[in-house]
Formats: sequence, C-alpha cells, structure tokens
Amino acid sequence: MQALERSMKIAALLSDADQGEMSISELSAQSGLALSTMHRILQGMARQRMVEQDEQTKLYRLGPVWMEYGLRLYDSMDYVTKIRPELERLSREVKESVYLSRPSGNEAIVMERIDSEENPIRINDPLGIRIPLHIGAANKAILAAMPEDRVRRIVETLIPEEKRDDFYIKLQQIRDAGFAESHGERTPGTASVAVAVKDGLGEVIGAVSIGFLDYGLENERLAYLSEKVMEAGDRIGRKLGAG
Amino acid sequence: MQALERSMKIAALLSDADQGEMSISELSAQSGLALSTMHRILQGMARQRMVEQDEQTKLYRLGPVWMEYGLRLYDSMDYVTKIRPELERLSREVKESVYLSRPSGNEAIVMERIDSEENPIRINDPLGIRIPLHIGAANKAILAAMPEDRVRRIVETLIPEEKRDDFYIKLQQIRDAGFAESHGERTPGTASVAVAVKDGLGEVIGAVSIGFLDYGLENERLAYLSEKVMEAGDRIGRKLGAG
DNA sequence: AATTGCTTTCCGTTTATCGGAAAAAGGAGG
DNA sequence: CCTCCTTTTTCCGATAAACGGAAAGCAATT
Repeated sequence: MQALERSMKIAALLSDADQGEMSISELSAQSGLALSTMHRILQGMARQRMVEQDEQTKLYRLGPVWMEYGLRLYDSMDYVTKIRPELERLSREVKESVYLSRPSGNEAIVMERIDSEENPIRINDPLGIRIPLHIGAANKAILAAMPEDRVRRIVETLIPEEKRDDFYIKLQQIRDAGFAESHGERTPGTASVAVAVKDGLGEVIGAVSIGFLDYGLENERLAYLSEKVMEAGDRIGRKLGAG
Repeated sequence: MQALERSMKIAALLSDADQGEMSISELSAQSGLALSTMHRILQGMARQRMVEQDEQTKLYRLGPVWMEYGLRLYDSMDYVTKIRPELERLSREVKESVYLSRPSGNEAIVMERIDSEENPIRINDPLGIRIPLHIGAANKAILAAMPEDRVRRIVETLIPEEKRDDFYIKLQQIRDAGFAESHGERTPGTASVAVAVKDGLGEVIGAVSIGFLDYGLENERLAYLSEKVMEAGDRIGRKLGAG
C-alpha cells in the first residue's frame, strides 16, 4: 500500500508548506521521490481532489476533500450545537483565547479556537495541530482524567523511565486541584489553564483551555481564570451528560 | 493509481454510513471489492490514520487525518478571526441559523453553521456537504457574483440547454436585488436568503445565508432578513478587503 | 535565438498489488 | 462444553499496475 503512504506524505508536506503550496520539483526534492513518480501520484491525488493545482503557477495545494470529510466529522460530534456556544461564552467572560482539544492516540488535536474579540493579543495555536499528550495544560488535563491503565500505556511510550514518577505526581496534583496549568511549555511567555471534558458515558472527549500571556500576571487573575475554565467544563459536561 | 481511488471510495462510503461506521464485509459488499482486498486496503488506510477500527466491534470509521488537515485548511482561510464573528453577530440579530458556503468546482461546500441559541428550530444542513452551484440561495448568490465566462461554463455543465435562458435571467435578478432567495428548493418548508462574499481581490470566496422556516412568513420579515444578510455580507467584505 | 529551469510524457523493467482460498477468531445455540 | 456458523484475517503464486530514468515540452529570461 505504498501509494497511500506516499500520498499522505505529500499531503503532510503540503500542509506544512509556506503558503500551503509547493511545486512538483520541491515536493520531489523534499520527499526523495523521482519527478515522474511524483507527477503521477499528484495526478492521481488531483483526480480524487486530495490536491489541486493552480492553473497559473502550477503549484499544488491540498484539495477540498480534507475539509469536506473533516467538517462532517466535526459536525457529528456535538461541537456546533453544544460545545461551541459554551466556548464562546467563556471567551467573552475572560476575554482571552479559548481552545478545545481532543485526544487521538498519544496526541491531542486542537479542534476549536475562539479568539476574544476584545483582546488583541493572539497566541494562536493553529487548528488541527497534533500535540503529544504530555505537553501543555489541556493535554495533561486529558491524561489526568483517563483511566489508569490507559494513562500508564501512554506515559510509557512518551516519557523516559526516570521521569515517569514525577509525571504521575503531577497528574495527581491536577486531579486534586480540578484543573491543569502550564507555563511556557509550548510557547515561551504564554500560559494556560485547562479542564478535561467527559461525555455522558464518562469517556474523556477532550479539554477546554484558556491561553494567555504569562507576564505580570497576578495570582488573583490566575485563580479567576481557573475558576472560570472549571465552570465552563462543568457546563459542557452537563450538556453532554443530559444527551 | 487505483489504490487511491479505492481508498477514497471507501472514505466516501464510511462518511455516508449510518453511524459513520461499517464492517469490513459491508464495505466489501457495497464496493464490490473482494474481502481480502478490502482488508488489505483498510489496513493501509489505518496505518495512515485515514480510518480507525473500533477495538470491540471491529467496525471501521473515518480516522483523524481528515479533521487534522481539514481544520488546518479551515484555519488558513480567515474564518476564525474575521468571518465567524460576523456570522455570530448575524445569527444573534436575526435569531435564525446562519451558514457560510464556499465554491469548489461546480459545487459549494457548507463551511460553517451558526445555530441560533434562542431559536429551537434547526434546519441543520450538515457541515461539509457539497451542493451543486445552481441549487439554493447561497449557491445562486455565488454564481451571480462570478465572472461571466466562468458562470457560462458552470451553467453549461449543470443545466439542460432549454432551461439556461431562464436561469441567466434569474441570476440577473439576483444581481439587481443584491441578494438571492430560495423557497423549498432543497428542503420543503424551508427558505433562505443569501449574499455573495468577495475577498480583497474581488474573487468570490463564498456566500452568507440565513435559513428559516417558510411558513406564515410576512413580507416584512423577509425584507428584514434580506436587509440583515446584505449588511453582514458588506461587513465581511470590508474586513477581507482591508486585509 | 539560445539558455535555463521547470513540468509533462514515454516506455521497458520490475515489483507491489490482486483476490481466491484456507485459516483463525468470535458468538449463538444446543 | 462443544459445535456450527458468521466474520475477520492471513497466505501465496499469477499478473497487471506502478516505477523512474530519460527525453520531450513549455515558458520565462538574457
């Protein structure tokens, strides 16, 4: 099944590209595939609308199928009707950017971002990026809310042996506090607070988080943000629990 | 490149499936592919995370890559920061569901939906579906705003020869009125009003529309909605034009 | 007009895909 | 607990489909 493998590699390259566009020779160079091979695969991908080629510049970019299926999945997950309005509310309350992440394997995908309209500062984690589950407040909140055996399996693949005990202690602190916080873990100068969200069956379906600048922050503000993020998490959980 | 073709066919089947899940034998039956072939392809797709298999039920469903790339594309299009807040505002104003569609070939994809929190009635076109450009108010608004040669090419592939003249007249009416409306075209009992949205370069990037129940509707309400949708279209256009 | 830097097509070789058939795994019923 | 049936997974030799080097097109640039 190497055609698929190569296609997905190409999709990944395009997704990370500067303007989301690359020439056939650039792709060939970066992937190590021969030009003719690359050309043939791109033709095939284009027929499936996985990529499209700019008529003028000949550059390739990702096609519409990704969004098509992506949006359908998104819409099938109660986001639009149940979760997003709560995120909007939280964002208006705290006047900061608010995120929703969703676990997927050993990582979480940033599913949703609401930028505060009143706060010009944008930390702007892009939607769709994957972040390992041990990094950041949102992901640690997710881990802390998962059943123990699953946590153990994930921790054992992500964290070197000698650091695991510290990490388990950290997770327990998150459970005790009811929220997770991180400072400068992914982006220097920024911090975030987060809580996990469970569906009606008790499954962890993601985490709500607030991202903000970690500069000259008073303790009261931090307490306020963590209070608000917990409230939002509660409200979403109740919405999902009720059906 | 038949592996790709088959994979995308499978993705399409899964996307249309009941709960978004199908067994390998169901897939094999519906696609006409041999079980072993289907199994091999699904394994390959699973390695690329295009599908995932439920550990208990063995059923397959679409994997996370679609959302990953879909969200990144979505985020690269100014939706989150510029367009969505205006849709929220429009939805709050008119207390109805608001949509954003985006053209892609001869069709448009429903990119965004804001359900009014105060109005319990949900028409609920799902996100991600493709609708031919000659169907519905939003899509006709898009067509009416496109350059003439492009319109002609699209109309000639979508509409039978004897009905084209009527259609061109309809498009001109939309241009004159400044908005498009449709009644029961896709879903009986529902109607919508829409305007096209252009970016800074004058390219049509989509249409904003309001969907509502077409029952006992006074003329004033219709005039109000069309007025509001045009205002929202203007605001978005100006945001995009400014950069 | 010639050069350069790309994209696209050609085509003989080879290798990865194909799918029928057999094996394994899971349930349902006795 | 065992048997029968359904569904999933693995095997493997034949074959068609992908491979990629090289040549041909195409379009700016000098």
